[in-house]
Amino acid sequence: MPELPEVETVVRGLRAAGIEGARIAKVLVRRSATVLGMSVPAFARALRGRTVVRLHRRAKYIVADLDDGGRLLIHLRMTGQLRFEPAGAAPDPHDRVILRFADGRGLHFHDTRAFGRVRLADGAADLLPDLGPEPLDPSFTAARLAGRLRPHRRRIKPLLLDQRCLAGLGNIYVDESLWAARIHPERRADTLHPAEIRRLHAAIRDVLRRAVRARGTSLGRGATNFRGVAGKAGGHAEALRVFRRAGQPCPRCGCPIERLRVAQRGTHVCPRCQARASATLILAG
DNA sequence: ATCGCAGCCTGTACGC
DNA sequence: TGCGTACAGGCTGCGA
Repeated sequence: MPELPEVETVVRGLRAAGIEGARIAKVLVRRSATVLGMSVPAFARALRGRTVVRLHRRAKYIVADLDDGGRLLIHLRMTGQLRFEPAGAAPDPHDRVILRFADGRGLHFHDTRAFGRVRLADGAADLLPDLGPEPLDPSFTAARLAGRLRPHRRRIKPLLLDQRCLAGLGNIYVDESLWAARIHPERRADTLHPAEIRRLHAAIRDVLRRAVRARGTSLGRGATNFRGVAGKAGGHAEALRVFRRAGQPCPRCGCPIERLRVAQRGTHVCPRCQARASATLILAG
């Protein structure tokens, strides 16, 4: 499941493949529901002839700035993959949208579960204004995280998954970050102490940076698994401490990892390192 | 404000 | 081996 590190890996792969400066010659939409916000003909018409000026990432969105000031947004959701195929390559049944470039190559948006979406945005408008801060941005400090968490009485895990609070985290990296910070996923956000928030802030950034360096996390071997632009799997699965490791020993204390359900999401914790109540509450009780 | 749930999808993992 | 079923999860929208 592409989260921030996987999307960042795809963006870097697309840049390395020379997407910046490439002109879109033809647009093929093979599944109309994948296109949001306008009709398929309008989408194809608006993109044809455009040149990708710059490619970047915001949260889990891939953003292509176009030479007419517009922006193409791509969200991979669960199983989306972007692959360059040579001229004349036959489309796969799961290719939802294909952008053919002037040099003949096709950028294939492959998405088995078809949750992924593309849409055109007005370049003048604020880009995705409802999203929270980028956790790897230098301006994202522990104090900023504290300010985002403090107003909420929600449990910390669903809050961290909420892209309006903080952008880019998904199920894998939330579980990994909470384990690293020794915080239980069901702790109420407004009960976290300053020291816990500092640990969480450091953990989120450390986990994400390591995952980006490893080119993302690929779990399993199926067609739904994450792949980069060149078809390569990410190397971060081996570095996971708790995610999908139920029953295996916690790398910190040896206690078996447990799997629970928090806000309808599979959730992995060390029951010893991640106490439900904070240490001071235990002492106070 | 926050929660749980349904829905969108289909490959994969599991039980029998 | 093969069948059926549950599950996985990012995100949205709904009602409680």
